[in-house]
Amino acid sequence: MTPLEQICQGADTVVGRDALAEKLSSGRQLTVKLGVDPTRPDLHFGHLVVLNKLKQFQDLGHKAILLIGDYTTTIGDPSGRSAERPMLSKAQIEENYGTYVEQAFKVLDPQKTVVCRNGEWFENMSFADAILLARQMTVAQMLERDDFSNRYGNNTPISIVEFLYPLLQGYDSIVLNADVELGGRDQLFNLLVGRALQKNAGQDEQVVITMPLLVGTDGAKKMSKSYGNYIAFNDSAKEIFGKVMSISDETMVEYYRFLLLQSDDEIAQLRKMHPMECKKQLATKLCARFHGQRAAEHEREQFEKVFSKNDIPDDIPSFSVRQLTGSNGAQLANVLAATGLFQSKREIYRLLEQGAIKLDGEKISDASHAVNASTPIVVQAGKRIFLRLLE
RNA sequence: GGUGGGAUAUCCAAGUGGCUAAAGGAAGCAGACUGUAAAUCUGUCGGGUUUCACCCUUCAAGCGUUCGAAUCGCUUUCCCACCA
Repeated sequence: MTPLEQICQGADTVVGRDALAEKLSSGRQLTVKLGVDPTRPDLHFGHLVVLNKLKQFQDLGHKAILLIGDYTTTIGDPSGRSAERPMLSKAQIEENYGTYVEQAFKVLDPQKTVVCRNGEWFENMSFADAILLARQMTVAQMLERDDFSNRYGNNTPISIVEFLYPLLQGYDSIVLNADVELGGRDQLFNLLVGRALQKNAGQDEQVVITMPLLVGTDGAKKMSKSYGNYIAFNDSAKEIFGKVMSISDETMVEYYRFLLLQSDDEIAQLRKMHPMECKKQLATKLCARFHGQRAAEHEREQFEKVFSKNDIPDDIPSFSVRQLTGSNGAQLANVLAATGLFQSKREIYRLLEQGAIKLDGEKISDASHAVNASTPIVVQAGKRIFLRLLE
């Protein structure tokens, strides 16, 4: 595969493909920019898609710039939004900044990555300069953008500041003199603004590469923290494995394609396997990427033990009945409530009613069932909650 | 500045004096079926207790009218549109 093919693989859109071909074959080290806003403390697999792409450039010897939008975050990117983003405090942003970089380095090579933040230049920008920047775009151009025009049409507010966001992002490209900028599909507009601004500034227009948005674990919406359908870099091995196993078969194919960068041929091969096995392999590989091969295999074993053989996992929390309730014989509902593993006591009653609670494999629906854990009892509540009761 | 509209539980959204812890979706959770997939069906879905019952808190906030308020009145806060 040529570098060009490699770079374009999996991409959603490439604007300036010819220029890209030229740049790649020039032998020059290209400046490749990826901007992330530290809005949340965690990176998730959605970010992985685009980080993978940046890594490819890095592996080809180009200069990867991870631009942290600490300044732009105070505005809030309107992309793909149906409402304005809430403002983040400076301290919050600062905190997220640190964890972002640390997590991004789970994918990128820290030695070869340039990290910078756009506060470096925006904090000292004068208002006059800002006005000059704002002059370069018209309201009509801004409204071309889908999310803006939808919001405008639906009477949802659009703040003037939100119009500024793409301009700032574009300005970043001028400062960095970016050859290429990467982003998710929803970033297309912002990235194109960068091209326009660079052109006005007499620079070469950056090549814009957008990556598809990864669908979340629900298989419906894009992966996003706010939808709660994400898998985070910082999730435990168990969480990563479990979450991957719960995705749908179609979603699994996407994950193979965008997270493990499998080609269509490779995916066709994978499809011959039983989807269950195929998914276990996916989960193991993704798990290994963040927690190492050993942990990943351990999770696979645990998974098979619990869900295929209906066994109980090795590592489950233990509670002493005596410590929980002050006596060594107590009513089941009270004991469970005292573990703190359940939302409320009502919740426990509901689970009992619905036959979701098993003691040593035996279904119990009586809330006042006397628990006397003279020998340890294993409690299972629903599919996922396990605990052991001791005297 | 003027006029009109709005704020309901995780989200969307009904509800204009008692039968409302609040219709209907969606998400979630549980059960059946399975491959912890999808689809489907069923149940559940504010909290507490001595749980087939009782009690407490909730419909932006505060005050008021009333035997009784998410529903009526006043004040406040926030939001939106239209006209300037």
